[in-house]
Amino acid sequence: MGRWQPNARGRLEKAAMELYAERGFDQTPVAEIAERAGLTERTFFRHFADKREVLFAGSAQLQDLLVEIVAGTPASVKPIDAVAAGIDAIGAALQESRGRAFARQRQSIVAASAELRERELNKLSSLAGALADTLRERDVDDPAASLLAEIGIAVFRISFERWVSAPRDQDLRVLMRESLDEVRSLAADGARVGAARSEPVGHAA
Amino acid sequence: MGRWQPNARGRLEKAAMELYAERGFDQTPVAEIAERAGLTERTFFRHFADKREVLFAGSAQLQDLLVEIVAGTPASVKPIDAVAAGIDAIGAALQESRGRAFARQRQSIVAASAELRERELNKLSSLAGALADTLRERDVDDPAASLLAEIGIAVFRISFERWVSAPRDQDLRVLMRESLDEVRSLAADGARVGAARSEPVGHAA
DNA sequence: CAGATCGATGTCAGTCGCTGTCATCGATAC
DNA sequence: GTATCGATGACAGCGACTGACATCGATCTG
Repeated sequence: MGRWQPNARGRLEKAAMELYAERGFDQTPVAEIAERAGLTERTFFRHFADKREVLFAGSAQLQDLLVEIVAGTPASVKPIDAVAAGIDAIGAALQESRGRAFARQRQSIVAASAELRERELNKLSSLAGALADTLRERDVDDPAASLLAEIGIAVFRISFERWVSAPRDQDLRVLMRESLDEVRSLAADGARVGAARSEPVGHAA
Repeated sequence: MGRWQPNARGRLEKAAMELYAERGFDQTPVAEIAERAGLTERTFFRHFADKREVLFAGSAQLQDLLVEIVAGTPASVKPIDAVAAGIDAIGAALQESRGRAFARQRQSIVAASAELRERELNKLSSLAGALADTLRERDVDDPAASLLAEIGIAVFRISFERWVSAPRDQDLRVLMRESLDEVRSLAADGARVGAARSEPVGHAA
């Protein structure tokens, strides 16, 4: 019955993932997570701001990595390629650190809970915000910086979802490159055709 | 002290916006909103799923409008232009229904609360999901449908933020068209240059 | 080695978001 | 007029989260 058992935080994370997977996020009281970790509810809230946050411990490092890579890219590299390098790096990190099996389980937990999905969106938005800031430091003006950041994170997110839900294992980084190329061709497809777009397409409902 | 006063829901929305603006979202107990509206806390939760939802009443109609416009666009229109038409429509609706002053106040309330920001991201994600579904019905394959939807919503969101925070009034629809053009040129900027992108740019940290 | 110190944990009480249940009210239909 | 039905009120209760204070374990100091 140790106070002072090592790695309280890690034990809480592990217990939370297990219980969220077994019984669902909504059906898991924090007290039970703490109990399984040999701690009290109060201690849980000293380590994590709320019940959701325990599943997003790694997101800060991911953000640091993204910023570091993009900021470290030579100024001669086009912004969109700097973004590509950044998401490539976090994709590689995700793939190598915990592997796809872990990502799959975690994703199934998140997908099963509205609150967790909401929090995940929040983390991705934070990622986009940090990416936009980094681009602005590279003298990319707004709204280009914000748009590029959002596009980069969208590519990351959609590729990640395809990666975890695919029937067989693929390379996440390849999926991301394919998606980014898709973005390029979509934008090219939609290039202005004469003055066609000076009036919005469609109809007034 | 009527039960049966008309428009309970609208009174709750109004009371909530006032109190969130006056004292902040976190410092406003639901009981107080209900009291100002001449109702009880229990009734609040019959009208709104939670304390945040009261600020997002209009988002469902916005989503319906977006879907309607995109689905109603002729099949000959390029997907990205159908998306452009959709966000143009919801931009117009936002501008005309309540006006910029309302949008500004609402945005300042949302921006001041982490929980409300999170919920807003959730609504925008739902918008993107519905947009992607609509594109798939137009035979746009994945991941193009998802990517286009995310890009469209990103353009909408960023333009909206610029619109509400600009020093003087501008046309939201013009801002959105400018942002979308920016996306096109960003993607064009980053077009493949020979085999340059077969190796990712940047470095391994 | 005794005592001071400090960070991590436990304990307890309390607020607030949110829900289930049942009673009650007000309008409408008959 | 009364039967019916949807909207509201009243109340009890759970669980997330917080503040305040006590306690424990390790480390530092002399």
